[in-house]
Amino acid sequence: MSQEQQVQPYSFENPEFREAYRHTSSHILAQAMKRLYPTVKLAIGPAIENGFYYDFDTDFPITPEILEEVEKEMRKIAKEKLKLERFELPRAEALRLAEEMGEPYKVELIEALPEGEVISFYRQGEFTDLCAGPHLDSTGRVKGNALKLTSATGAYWRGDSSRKMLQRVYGTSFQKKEELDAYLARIEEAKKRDHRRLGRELGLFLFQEEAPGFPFFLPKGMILKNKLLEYWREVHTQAGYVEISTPILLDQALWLRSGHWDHYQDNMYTTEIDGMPFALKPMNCPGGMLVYKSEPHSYRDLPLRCGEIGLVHRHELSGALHGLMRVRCFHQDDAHIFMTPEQAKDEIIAVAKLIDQVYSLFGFQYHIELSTMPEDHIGSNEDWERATNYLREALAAMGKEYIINEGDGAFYGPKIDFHLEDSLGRTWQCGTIQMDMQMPERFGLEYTGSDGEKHRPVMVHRVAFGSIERFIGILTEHFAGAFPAWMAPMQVKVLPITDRTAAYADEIAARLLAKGIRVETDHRSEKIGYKIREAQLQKVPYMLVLGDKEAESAQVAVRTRAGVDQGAMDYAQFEAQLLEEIHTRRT
RNA sequence: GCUUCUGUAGCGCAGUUGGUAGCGCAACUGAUUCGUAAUCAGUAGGUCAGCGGUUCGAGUCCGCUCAGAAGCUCCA
Repeated sequence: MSQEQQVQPYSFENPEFREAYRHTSSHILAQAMKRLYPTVKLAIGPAIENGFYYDFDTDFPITPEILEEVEKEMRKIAKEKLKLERFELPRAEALRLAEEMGEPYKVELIEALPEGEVISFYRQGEFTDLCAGPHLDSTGRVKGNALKLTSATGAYWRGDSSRKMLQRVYGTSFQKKEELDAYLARIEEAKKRDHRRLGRELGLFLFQEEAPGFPFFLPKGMILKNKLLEYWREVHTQAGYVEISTPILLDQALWLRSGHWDHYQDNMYTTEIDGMPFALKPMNCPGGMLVYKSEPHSYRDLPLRCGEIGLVHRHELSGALHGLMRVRCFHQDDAHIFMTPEQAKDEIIAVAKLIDQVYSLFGFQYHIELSTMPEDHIGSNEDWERATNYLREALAAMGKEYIINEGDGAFYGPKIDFHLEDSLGRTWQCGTIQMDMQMPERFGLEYTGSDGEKHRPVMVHRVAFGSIERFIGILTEHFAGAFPAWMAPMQVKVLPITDRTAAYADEIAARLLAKGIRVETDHRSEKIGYKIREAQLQKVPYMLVLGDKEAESAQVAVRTRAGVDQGAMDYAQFEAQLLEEIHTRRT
């Protein structure tokens, strides 16, 4: 971490320069806040993707008006071309300086630094701030008209919800105004792909005030859901899974036994039946346990791959809700795999491959996280160690890259998570493979081994889509609502040009319908351009424009939603092409 | 849940210093039959999220509640 401010060349192409540029922007923000509001306490301000932020402790809310003022002051500081000087201090002196400056958060940050760490400060004019750097050599390098403060929100100090909430100011900063404008335009474009917006525009699903976090699926959304499930059943049947269904409302005693009551109660909806306490299932596993236990098992049955499209309810915090991405009730494409410990590694690999296969169909990029034992957990450290090792070994055997998410496992076991991105680059956990040695223990699961003795199986909980609702949200943003033909709510829109071709249009539509193709005919007395526009906005994959010419020659004029006029072709040819596209699930 | 912001017809928005609501699209009706992203005309549609307060008078000011957005925390 030496003289990074000297990096060449001065271009965003250079990641170090980019990092320094953002750090410096962040510090200019801190300096501007201090100038305008000397009483604010500084916390921390890292560079982040596409920008930076800084946390402040203020005794007033940072409103949009204040944000504007601060932005103006930042431009001023950039113009002043203040030299940034780095200096390092031994711990004791660093602490003294932070205390003198009256910055309690900085004091805490220094105290938290490991022994022997270099403690650096940067001085820019009258302003000094604790920071590891890197920084540019002058505030003048930051282009004032290419920086923008984008939002102000709250953020807990040190990410701890039991501590004080600070005011966080987010900003972004570029070398040229055109780059800033391009970035802001890109964000605007991405917002047009927002699944909440498309869900309304395309009539897929909706939310109502009467049911916060509980989605309503409309006919077109149901087609998406059902097509996904059709596909899911196909690949899972091939992979040797069977399917069950268990109740959503179960006796509290079951939840006590599974550990959910002690470790997941805050997220559970409860009720009473005939005076007895019941709870809506937040997970499918206990029901699956009861099914396994309902009959004796032999080692010959294992691995037993038991799938369930389970409807679960979880009381998520109101502020955490986000369209279909985080809801309070959703369907998991769950499965519980019961097996011998020796089978664990291969099964985990098989599941990871299955998930990869599913994601590849949609062209998704994903990243993997390995989440380890949380503080609040059941089971012994040895069990956790073994379970985590099964997951590690499987990942290693596949040569998969992954990051470790320390302490983020489920209360009953460690997990491998598959994360997908939404249109704004936020990532959402979808697939997960969870190793569980606790439920089999708690429920006393057994199988008879080849030695005639009773043994305890281990088990894996796994989902591929994760939440079907969330997956549909991701899919919607990924395809910007233009779903592949096989899952598109409407596949073909038949557009007669005049009433003269109405009968021919009906005939074509009937033939498509007979082949199981989802088709609609627009008989309104509108101009063809208008009908096309509507079908286009609804992102229907194919439009068949039918005029006198087509009717006479038994042809169809094909237009794709990409705006390509494919011209007239024989109906049979179109039908064959489309069926092929659908059956191969082409994207 | 927390911080900030938002809430006006199905959707997207106007509504100036408080004087009891408008525009575009959609819908409906009529005319139009027009070959690859918007034909014209007319009609209808709103307890201005809800409740309470200030005021002669509130969509506009204040309070509370609900819902939504961004972020934090949490998580599929």
